[in-house]
Amino acid sequence: MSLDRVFHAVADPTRRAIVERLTRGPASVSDLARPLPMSLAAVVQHLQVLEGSGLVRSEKVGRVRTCRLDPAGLRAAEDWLHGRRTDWEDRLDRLGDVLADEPRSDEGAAP
Amino acid sequence: MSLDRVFHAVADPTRRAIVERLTRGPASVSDLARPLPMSLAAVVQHLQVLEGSGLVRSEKVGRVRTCRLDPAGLRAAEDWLHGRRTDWEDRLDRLGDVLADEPRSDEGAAP
DNA sequence: CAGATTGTTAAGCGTCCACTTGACTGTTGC
DNA sequence: GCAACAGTCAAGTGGACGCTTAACAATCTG
Repeated sequence: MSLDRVFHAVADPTRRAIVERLTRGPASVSDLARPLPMSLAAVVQHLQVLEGSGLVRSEKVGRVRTCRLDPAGLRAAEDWLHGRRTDWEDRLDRLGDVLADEPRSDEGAAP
Repeated sequence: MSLDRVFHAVADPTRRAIVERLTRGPASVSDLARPLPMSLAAVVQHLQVLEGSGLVRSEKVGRVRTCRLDPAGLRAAEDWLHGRRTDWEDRLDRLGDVLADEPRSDEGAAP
């Protein structure tokens, strides 16, 4: 479950469309391919990327493979982004506090 | 500010390292390059990708370019992932409710 | 069984990507 | 002025990516 693979998987608009489709419930490979402007083989390749990233699981029964979302990968990526963003915003807040306490630079630290 | 660009930017470990470094405060191009095992020119190219994605802003004063994080891009990507994940989890919850209300399949919808 | 459906696999093709080297521009400090 | 510094730009390279076609395997249906 590497962030490399998850972010790379989700960087492609076709793969994001597949993820969005799977949000509304499991689907077969053909179901996923039907609205997409490319060959079935191409969709299978996208699914391999998604499955390799851990975002999607699938099982084959008979001749149809059913794909469904696995939220763990989404959560890991989400957490990384959230952490970076909040770290940065918290830092800006603290910086704001310091500037508010000491508005003029020609004044000593302990007035 | 396209998700394509943001996710692609953050799919590379070098660029994620740069983002993490910028979390702790602004830095010059050379500062960012120092710990990285590649040429300055390569780092500049990574910064162009990050800047093109909206994750990083920079300004040049004198001969030094100072880079800082822009949380808006992080937030957009985070929101997309969060939306997909919660949509899916909410769906599973509702499915669980239905199964709990109607445990046996040979029973009518309105007992 | 014959034929249609569902998917898998491999090869090929053009493009994009990460990185390098080298030449070059503008800035700062002695 | 000149040397060191900070960064930029352009061209080239090897590999990964997205997609196609074509041949194939397995399963279901009449």
